[in-house]
Amino acid sequence: MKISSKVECGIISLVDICIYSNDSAVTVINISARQNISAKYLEQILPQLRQANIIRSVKGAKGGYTLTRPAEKITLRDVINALDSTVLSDVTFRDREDCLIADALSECLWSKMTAYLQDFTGNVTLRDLADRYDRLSAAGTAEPMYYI
Amino acid sequence: MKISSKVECGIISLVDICIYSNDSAVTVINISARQNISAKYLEQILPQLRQANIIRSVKGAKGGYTLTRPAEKITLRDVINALDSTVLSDVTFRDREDCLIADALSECLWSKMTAYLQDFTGNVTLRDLADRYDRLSAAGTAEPMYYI
DNA sequence: TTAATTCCTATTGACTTAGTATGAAAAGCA
DNA sequence: TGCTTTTCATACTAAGTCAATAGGAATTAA
Repeated sequence: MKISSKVECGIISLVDICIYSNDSAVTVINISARQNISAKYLEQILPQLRQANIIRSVKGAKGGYTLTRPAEKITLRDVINALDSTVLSDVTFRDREDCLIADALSECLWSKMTAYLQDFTGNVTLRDLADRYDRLSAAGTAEPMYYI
Repeated sequence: MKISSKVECGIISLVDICIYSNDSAVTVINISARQNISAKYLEQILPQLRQANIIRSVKGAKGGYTLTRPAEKITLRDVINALDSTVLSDVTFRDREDCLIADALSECLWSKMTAYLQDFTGNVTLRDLADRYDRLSAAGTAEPMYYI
């Protein structure tokens, strides 16, 4: 699938915030340094997530971002829709007015695909990602690495 | 979802061939006229479907295209992969080498999504589309239309 | 030989996207 | 107050992608 860099960086930022916010807000600069994403690029993405009520921002010194609700209440569907509304929405290309084949295609395929994607992404939360990250992280440090 | 015009036009062409080939091959010009798609554009799409062994071409006068096998044996997965290999394949953006969050994202989301899409599209055939088209077509002519 | 057709490849123009740049506004702190 | 840290808003650019067009070569039936 083609997913924009914006969506991927947005999700990564949210997981970062989820992991690294201990009472205090997480700043763009910190996310940028940890995740190796341009700060200026993040400054474009995070406000969109704020508008979607996924994160809350505090301006000024000691400012930054925090999640508006527990990570298990933030679904990737929320996030993806906030950053790129086309990903989970229906395919629209041909003018459906006078193309019955396009209608059939939409009914048999596109609408079912997007319905599934909405459903599936609606059941994966930031918490799931953070947990998986934790496990990957633990595995990386605990187990010996075998080099070829 | 974002699906390229090429994929949509390709599928429409195949359904058209499926519907309109009675022993004889279907020409680009006829598809173009019926489906209102530029012939030159189709000339770019159909050879790709031939290379994927979905259609067979006959050159020269009285030439054209026919399906290589029964419509119920041609899945939309075949077609989509032939025309745009990115649609049903994994999201790859960040360098996964040193981003565990991207790894987590891939495992929890992208790879499952694409696996499902491969599976789903592998179970919808051209025959399904043609049948649906027939039903839509019959409904359009049989039932009275209500104009506002 | 002619007409009909697929095939090949280049090109164009429009649009999208990733990422940068500049600076304003807000807020903590001394 | 003034300095620093931060988010916010908006404009811009360079690269890439995509849809569609164009021109002509190759093939075949009649």
